[in-house]
Amino acid sequence: MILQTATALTQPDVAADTVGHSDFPLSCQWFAAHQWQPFPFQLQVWQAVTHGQSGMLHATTGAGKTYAVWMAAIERFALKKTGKSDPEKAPKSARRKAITQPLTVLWITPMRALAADTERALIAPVEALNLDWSIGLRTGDTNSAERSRQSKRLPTALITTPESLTLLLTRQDAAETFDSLKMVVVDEWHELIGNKRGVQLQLALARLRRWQPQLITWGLSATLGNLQHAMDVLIPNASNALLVQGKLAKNLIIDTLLPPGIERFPWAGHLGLRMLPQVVEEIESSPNSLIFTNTRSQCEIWYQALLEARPDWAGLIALHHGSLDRNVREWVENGLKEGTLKAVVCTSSLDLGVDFLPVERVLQIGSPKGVARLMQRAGRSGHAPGRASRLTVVPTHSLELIESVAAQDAIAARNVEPRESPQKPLDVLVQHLVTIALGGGFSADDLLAEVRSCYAYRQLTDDEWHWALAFVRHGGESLTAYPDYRRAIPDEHGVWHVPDAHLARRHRMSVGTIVSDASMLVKFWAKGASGKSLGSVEENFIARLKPGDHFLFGGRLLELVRVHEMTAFVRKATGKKAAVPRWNGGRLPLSTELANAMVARMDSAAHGHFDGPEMHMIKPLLQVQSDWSALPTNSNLLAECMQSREGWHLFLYPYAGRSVHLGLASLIAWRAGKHQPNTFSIAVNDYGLELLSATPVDWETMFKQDIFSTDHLLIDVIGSLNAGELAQRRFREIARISGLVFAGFPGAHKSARQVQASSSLFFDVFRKYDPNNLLLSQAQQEVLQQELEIDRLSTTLQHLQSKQLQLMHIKRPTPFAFPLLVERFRESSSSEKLADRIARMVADLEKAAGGGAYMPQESVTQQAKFNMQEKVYKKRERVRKTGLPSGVAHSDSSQENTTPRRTRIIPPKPRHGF
DNA sequence: GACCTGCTGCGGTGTG
Repeated sequence: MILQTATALTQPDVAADTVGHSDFPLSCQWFAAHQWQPFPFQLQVWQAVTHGQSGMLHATTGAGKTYAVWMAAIERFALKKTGKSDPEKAPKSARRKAITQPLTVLWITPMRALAADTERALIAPVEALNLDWSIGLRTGDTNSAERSRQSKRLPTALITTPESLTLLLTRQDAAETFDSLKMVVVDEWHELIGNKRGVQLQLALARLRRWQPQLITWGLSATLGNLQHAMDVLIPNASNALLVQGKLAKNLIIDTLLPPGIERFPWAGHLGLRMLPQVVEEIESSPNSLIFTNTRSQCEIWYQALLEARPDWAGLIALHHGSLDRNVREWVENGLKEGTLKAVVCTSSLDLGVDFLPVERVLQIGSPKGVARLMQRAGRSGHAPGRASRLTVVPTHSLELIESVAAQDAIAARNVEPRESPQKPLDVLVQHLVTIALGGGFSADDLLAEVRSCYAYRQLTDDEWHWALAFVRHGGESLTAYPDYRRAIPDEHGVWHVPDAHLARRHRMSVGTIVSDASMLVKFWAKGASGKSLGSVEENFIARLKPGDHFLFGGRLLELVRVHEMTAFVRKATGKKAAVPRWNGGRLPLSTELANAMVARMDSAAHGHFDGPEMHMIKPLLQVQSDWSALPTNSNLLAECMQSREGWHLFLYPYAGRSVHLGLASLIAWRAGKHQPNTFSIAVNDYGLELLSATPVDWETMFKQDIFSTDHLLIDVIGSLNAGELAQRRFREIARISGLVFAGFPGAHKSARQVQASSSLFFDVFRKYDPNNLLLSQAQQEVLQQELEIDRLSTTLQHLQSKQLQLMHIKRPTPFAFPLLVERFRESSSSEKLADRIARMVADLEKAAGGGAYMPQESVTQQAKFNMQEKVYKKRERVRKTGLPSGVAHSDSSQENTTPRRTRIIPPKPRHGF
């Protein structure tokens, strides 16, 4: 059932009109007096909860979701059960109150900071109504005094994280602990549903429901495309559940910061420093701003650039990203909360968890990559009911003008990305088995039914289940000799337990599904001793520096003093020039929703429609594209062929995001190579792909054949890409989650490289001696699903088949082709050659465009030089590492979790019969 | 002196 509610009510009389003032429950009256008039959707939630119904509440950030559910919980469980509040007594802090009411409500948030904020929010009404409820917080930050208090008895409402909940399930007395639980609330469910953390939570909730079949479950979500699925995953038998959409008349304004002129605006590039003066102006004109960047190094660079432009802002602006030390980050968050900071440059680290912050202005530097992300970030401003949220996109190259306007279209049409639950990840299941074996033990049949009640495991086969049991019993076929892998064993009654206290401890220390990268701590070195911690950087970045070298980190210029035990000690440095660390993060491909909106804009441009200032501005560039070649449309697939000194180029623009393009390019190269032996170089970006061959290819004929066929897709993709190597990288995470590899005691600083080495060892051993190990196939599945987006590739292929091919022979690279050329050059083998090449290309382009009209890329040459250096470094590293004992396959940690930017493919020689 | 792609999130032990 879907209920759609009307516009927000800000006038008290309207609210009273709608919900009936006299029917106000006590808790609602409290809200009426202290907070605001309830929105209709809040009352819907209230009605459902007081009738014992589960459901999901979807509304924009800042709409009051937390209070909607909380006041309902109070009404149902505090006021009805324990009688009226007692206004005579002096209120006592609910945080320290003696526990008279047992654990009733469990509140789960994906972040510690959010948990702390939530605690503050929940306490207020409990104290004001003077309920005999106690509120408590349980995360990794909870101190030992509070922990021991909680180990005796949990508070009435416990706020926690998925990981901490799982840890509670490892308690021997878990069943009694949750005996009195009545309701679970999962906050920011959209953040969890699509990943393994969400699966871990699904398993934990199934456990709680076994003990409490009547458990009321509520999910809170924002910015999600597939609400029904999200509810189905959270609540089994969701047909009885209620989906409430709080439709607020929230104004979401997305606009674009236009460059002064399109003529000198780059065709490629990602930093966007060209826009610095305009951005400074925007920051100036507003009391406080958040400036989102897409990567951590970009964040550092922009912070520095802003300071250089406005030295008087020192102390007024700050930066925030995931590699900075927690203290630094908390300082920044507090500065935002208190309004003492004028601007913060950040990454997604501030997407969530900064509720109740007074931010006026949000800027997004570079591509937003997805609709949901942009909405989420826009929601950081005007974070209160009735106030407009505004976000301004700052393009870093010309085509991002279209991306920005496309994002506005997608938001207007509410085309938000869906998120799907992963399908039966066995590493998470294996971890869960040990968790439950610890938490009182299990009998196999009962637990199987419970596990299958989770959406992610609803199709778990008997074979898979027995494999998982065998795996926790003796580590599968190849590890039976090792006692460390006998983690759970059935007793004579068939109840599985963990046989060994040592293994139990190790398991508790490995709970969770987040696997971190290899990194090194950065600390100050003062007077011969270790000082304040600043954060962490990639091992391999530090390895490239020698003592005395300067680098930029956390907004400071630092000098490397020494490296000792996985810590880089630094001191403050002076000067101007420094290296900026590059972290290896995940890659965010352009989402389907945003890409489709872009193609739609391109299509209308091809038909002569240029609506809005962005399209108007980019018109001359699209004119060049269409003069030299053509524009892609909804019905046409644009392909461009070009001959250069390098060979024969094919450019194709499917607009399907970089990971699909990588798979697609490899596939085309592979299939083309079957018809005609050839060697291809590949380059991809979010908009298209390039195939470069040494000999000409008759693409026209080739496209008429089965090159876009979805037949044998899996086989061809696995064959064309080195899927085995990709799977090995994936396996590191699986090995950690499934408990094969122990990351060591906290603070022991076992190198993540060691973890990598041992997981590679397991990978090889399994492949040799236990090829049916299901964790191997899981690794391959994950590569196909997540890194290559095989489903999206398949739909892209179908889509391409239905399109009319428009093959253009071009004389020079078009505005669309140019960024792809640059992408490939970035790893060119000779920087001198590259410098010449770029210069020549720019000159050619300018000539072609009628004199000095286009400047495609800023500082490509220096960039190439740096890459060159890195390449030499990596090569040296590889040589150094060949000293490893044979049999221990090694994979460079800098390469983890990344798909190759460029692959050279040499397809197989045609076999007989072809 | 170089110089610039790739995000985020959690958790845990030891014992006189």
